[in-house]
Amino acid sequence: MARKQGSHADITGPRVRDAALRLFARHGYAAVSMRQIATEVGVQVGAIYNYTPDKQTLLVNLMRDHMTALLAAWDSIPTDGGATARLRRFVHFHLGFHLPRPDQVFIAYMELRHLDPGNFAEIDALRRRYEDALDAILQAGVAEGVFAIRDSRVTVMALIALLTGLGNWYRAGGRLPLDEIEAIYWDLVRRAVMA
Amino acid sequence: MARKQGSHADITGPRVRDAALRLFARHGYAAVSMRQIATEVGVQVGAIYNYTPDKQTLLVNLMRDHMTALLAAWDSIPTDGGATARLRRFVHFHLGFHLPRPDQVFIAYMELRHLDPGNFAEIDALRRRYEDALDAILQAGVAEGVFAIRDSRVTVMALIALLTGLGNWYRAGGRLPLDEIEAIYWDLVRRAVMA
DNA sequence: TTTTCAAATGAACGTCTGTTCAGTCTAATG
DNA sequence: CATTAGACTGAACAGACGTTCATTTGAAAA
Repeated sequence: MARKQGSHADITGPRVRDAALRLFARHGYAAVSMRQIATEVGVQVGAIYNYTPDKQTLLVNLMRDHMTALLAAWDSIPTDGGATARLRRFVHFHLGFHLPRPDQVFIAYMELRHLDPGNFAEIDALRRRYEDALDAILQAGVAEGVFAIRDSRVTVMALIALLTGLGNWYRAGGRLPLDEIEAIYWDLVRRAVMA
Repeated sequence: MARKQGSHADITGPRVRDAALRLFARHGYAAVSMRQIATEVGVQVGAIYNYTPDKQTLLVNLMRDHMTALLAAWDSIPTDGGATARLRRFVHFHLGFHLPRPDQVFIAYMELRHLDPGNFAEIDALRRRYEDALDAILQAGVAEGVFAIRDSRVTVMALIALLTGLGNWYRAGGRLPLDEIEAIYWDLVRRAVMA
């Protein structure tokens, strides 16, 4: 009796999210109108509201999905081996996950101020879990005696800023291949923390 | 015959700029209206246009002033001594200049996408000049044999991201005093580049 | 073929946007 | 005191904003 669930919804829904992601990243949440998103999808603005209750929810869902995917991907990375190997793995994972997703990274880090307090707390807690993953590696390295670190929390923030900053200037096909850039970044991180 | 130039203009003008700076940093350029700025200053919206031809110019002037002040302040820093001492001075200068100006830093780095092409090229050139200052120090250190660096340009971007990232989480009165945090950051930078 | 309903339209709502400008105020100038 | 002009007001402009909803569409289900 009922129509097969979402005959177009499973096409238009993702397209709304994709358009919002790209437009928010390019122009900023506040600068993008629901009509722009609708035009990008090829639909009238009213149809957008079949897929999100409002604009704010569209934003917070993009952020939550990104952070959740990041944590899930990290959870599938092995935790065995010494702290140096684990740190090496973290650097490789971090760059490998973030570089192909510049739009998500930009939104997740720059549009936090447009979240209302409840949504902000939720996203911030997810980010903190990711920071904790690196913190655990650094503390393990200190316990093993292979890392010399004055304060693991400060070092976590510094290293994540260093790694994430790559996305602000790296463009595929630039002067150096990605392998080489990753090797340079790993070299910087390793020497910064090694005992 | 003419009235003394700017009897109120020299009060209201800076207040417009200050209000725009704080509001742009807090809510983002696109999310702030000229009426919000006017209300903050305590004036009607039309009066704003005695001090800027339009909203875009207000933004680009804030950015230009910040970058110009940064470069001017750096030019007054001594350039004598070895590369290690100069790098130490750069780290101290960078943190000392940026930390008290979180609003300017946020705008200068995050609202670039709201500049039209000509304005973007101008601000981007100023930023490049600052990167070149650090690049020169790194190359001097390599020439002296005190730094071991695989690629100075990549290292410049990584170190600036590391240092600037401090402003994203540092709050006065936190767990650690600023002196201690600066020492940790210097330690990370030094070890990352030392031969 | 007829029925059914998810999906999309198109118009409307009240409000806000950046910007302009004729007119008013006020304090220093002559 | 009269004049002058800079600083500001208050209203208006045309258009864009997020969101709502009665109505239409079209393809799968009966």
